[in-house]
Amino acid sequence: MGAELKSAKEKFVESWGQMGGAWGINRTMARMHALLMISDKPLTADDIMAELAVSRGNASMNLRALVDWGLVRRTSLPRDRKEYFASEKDIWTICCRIARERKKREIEPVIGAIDECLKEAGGDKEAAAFRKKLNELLELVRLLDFVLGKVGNQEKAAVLPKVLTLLKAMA
Amino acid sequence: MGAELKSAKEKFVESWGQMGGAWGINRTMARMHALLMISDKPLTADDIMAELAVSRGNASMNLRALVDWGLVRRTSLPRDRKEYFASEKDIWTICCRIARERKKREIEPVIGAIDECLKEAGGDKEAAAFRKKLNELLELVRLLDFVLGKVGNQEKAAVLPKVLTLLKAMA
DNA sequence: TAGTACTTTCAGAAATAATTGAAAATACGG
DNA sequence: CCGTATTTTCAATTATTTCTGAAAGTACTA
Repeated sequence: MGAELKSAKEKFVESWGQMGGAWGINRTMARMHALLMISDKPLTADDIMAELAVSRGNASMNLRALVDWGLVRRTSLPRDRKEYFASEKDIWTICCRIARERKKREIEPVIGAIDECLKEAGGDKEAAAFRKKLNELLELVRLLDFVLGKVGNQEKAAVLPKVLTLLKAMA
Repeated sequence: MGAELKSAKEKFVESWGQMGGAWGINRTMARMHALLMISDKPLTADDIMAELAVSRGNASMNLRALVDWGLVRRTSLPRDRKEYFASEKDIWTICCRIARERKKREIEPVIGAIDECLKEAGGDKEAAAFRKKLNELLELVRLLDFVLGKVGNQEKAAVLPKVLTLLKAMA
């Protein structure tokens, strides 16, 4: 591979890791995802360890997390005992998976927590302002939940331009 | 304040902090934001230090960050030398500010980084697949940028139901 | 089913992020 | 301006997260 291309790929992997960090995702996990996304063939744990300079344990755990998120698949080659890992290739599908997981892991628990707070706050007049604020927040969080639910259930790449059109109409 | 209400408020503050953490935001900053959101009057740094059990330095730095994000305003009372802090109260405005800042801080840099990678990758046939993938990602990140831009520029609470309607139409 | 190639696990180590607290800076009222 | 109340800064500390590496676990194959 040309030196320029190699360097560009490395830069991309690092940037993707950086971004992951800003959104609360393990930086190494994001780098692994980036590496697999731009790889034209499945990689083994050893390939990834070499490329990103991480330990076997780290590679194993983060690859498992990527599989749990539905972003990476395990595959195997005939006459080869090793496991290979391949990223989901379709960008829109990646987007759906991330939406689905974040909804489940981070939005739904918040809805539950606000509900509990509402219950605990009771019906006193004293709590009225607090209840009002919680209900407003709940409305917003439910909107986000709804949006992520929509996105997460789509499977076809064709939906992307549709969303774009709708949003443009939003003015 | 009733013990139940107090406990409900504390629970809410902790939950909001938890959620912040999951999205890459300092937990204490998120807790301060929650506390100010549900407070019916502005609070001083001392109030916040007492309520959340944090040091003066920590309070000062995180309050400044909240002001930078446009989520909290400094105010002052006549015949009182102390500074008071008040959260923006309108939920939709809060949402806009967050969208605007995250776009600026986290989406725009990624667009820049991908552009740079594209430039560095060069036009070789060898780099074709990589360029294709980067362009797909760029398209997606730009969509997100566009959405956050739209949301971030709205100022009226009336927009919320409008978005909801559009999204419901999305099927 | 024994040997080997590979993977997972997890306690401890290392790296990173958050927090403290006290000194320095600031700004207010007299 | 002076003295003081208040806020900010930042080096040092503490807490948290991430990572390592070797032992334990799995599963292929001969």
